[in-house]
Amino acid sequence: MNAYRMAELGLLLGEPARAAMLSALMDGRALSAGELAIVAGVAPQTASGHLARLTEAGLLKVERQGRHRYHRLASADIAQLLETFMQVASASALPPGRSPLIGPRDVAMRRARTCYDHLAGELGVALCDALVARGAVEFDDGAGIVTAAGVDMLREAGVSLDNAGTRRSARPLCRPCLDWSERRPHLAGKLGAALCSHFLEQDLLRRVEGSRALRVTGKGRSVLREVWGIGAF
Amino acid sequence: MNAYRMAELGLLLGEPARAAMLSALMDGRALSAGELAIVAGVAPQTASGHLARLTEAGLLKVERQGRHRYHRLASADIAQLLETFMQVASASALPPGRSPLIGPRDVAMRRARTCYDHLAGELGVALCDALVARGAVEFDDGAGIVTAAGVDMLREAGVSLDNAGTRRSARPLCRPCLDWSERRPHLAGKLGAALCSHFLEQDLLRRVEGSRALRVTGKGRSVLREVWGIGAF
DNA sequence: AGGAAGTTTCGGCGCAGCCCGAAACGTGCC
DNA sequence: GGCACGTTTCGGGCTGCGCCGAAACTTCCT
Repeated sequence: MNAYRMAELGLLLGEPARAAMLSALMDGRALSAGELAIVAGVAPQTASGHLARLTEAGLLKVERQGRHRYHRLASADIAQLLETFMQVASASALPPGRSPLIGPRDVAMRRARTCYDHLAGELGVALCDALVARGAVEFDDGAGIVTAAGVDMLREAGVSLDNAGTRRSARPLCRPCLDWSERRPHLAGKLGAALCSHFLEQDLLRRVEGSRALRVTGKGRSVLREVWGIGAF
Repeated sequence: MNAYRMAELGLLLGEPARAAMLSALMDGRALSAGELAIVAGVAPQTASGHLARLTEAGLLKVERQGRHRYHRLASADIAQLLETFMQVASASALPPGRSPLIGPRDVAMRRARTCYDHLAGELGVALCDALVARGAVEFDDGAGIVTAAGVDMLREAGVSLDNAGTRRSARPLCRPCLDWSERRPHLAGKLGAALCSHFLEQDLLRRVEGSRALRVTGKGRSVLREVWGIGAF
């Protein structure tokens, strides 16, 4: 019976300190053990033990760089598991009342953030809605497709989707990701990743130091309004 | 910070007894508290406590029927979380060596089983491969699409996909689900559910009592070969 | 009503796991 | 080399949680 394997994984995620570290790593970047200790609110020794366990289980991988050891999520699969996890966790029973702990950082996170390799939060959902409204993307049944019109629109906006080498399908597909703060789908998959890197490269969005949150630049604000038809940012 | 919520959910799944119960409920049917106690290998009182916690957290819902209380997964979302969970759990670190515990029941499970509302195991993967090989379905980037030829083929085989009322897209989409035993995708989503119920209704497959495993009937064996081009069952 | 079966509540036992202080190890800087 | 910093290992204290025995409660059957 593989219930033991499930339970092992559950125990790994079922510790506030470890959950906080994994949550912090969900933007796909690598953090040092010390930084993660601060994030988790525990002493460095404790964090070290947790990180060793997570790494041994294959959830994290480490890169040694001088006297630092940088930890990152082992793969996009892990990030997707965590996404699903957070979605269900935030949807299930609210009563415990941990919610009052919403600080300014959470506000920025809800506004716009990265979700491993794509955009989430109000901005991510708004972008997704805009593309659906313009007929560039269609969603159904936990899957999405980019229409012919959508391909043109994206190319025109400067977003390249040509990773043709790995693609078998004639039509570009994409994956929706249910947003844990908005409880509505946003764009994930290759399209989501392409949009996110495009926005960052063009300096329309900037990462907020030490957080998954994103800040819309002045240039970004006008591009969002004029190119993508999103006015509230 | 919502790491606490994540941790709460993780702890819920991080108990062998609870994991075993949830795993047993993944076929979407309802089981009584006593049955679940046996599955989990604990006393009825212990199971009762676990079930109360799972229900309170919104993972399960109960239906009272006489002196029995039937428990089932609260939603398809929960089933999907568990799928993802099992996939990562079986993919991560093998060393612990729990694997030798593979019994005859596991063999049947690997052969063919339900995955909440669709087919999984060798049969599920073979069916998926067959549809891809015939150009009925295309997969990429964690999403899938049924081609025009596929729609015809399915209609001809007697599988109806017309839940048009809830569908926004012009083309039927479907969702892939990574199989934890085969480590390859199979058909989930509406198409997967439609195929599964079709196979059961036509008596091509039968549920094995008290298990998620499925048995291929004689009729099913020939239909699989002649209609779907799958010979090994 | 009386009995049986299924389920839940209560109480106490025992183990597992988290946490931190202290100290060792490895690495970079002066 | 010597020092400082980041990280890991070891040991002990503490808490929390799962487990089951006993008993109450509900529902069905005769």
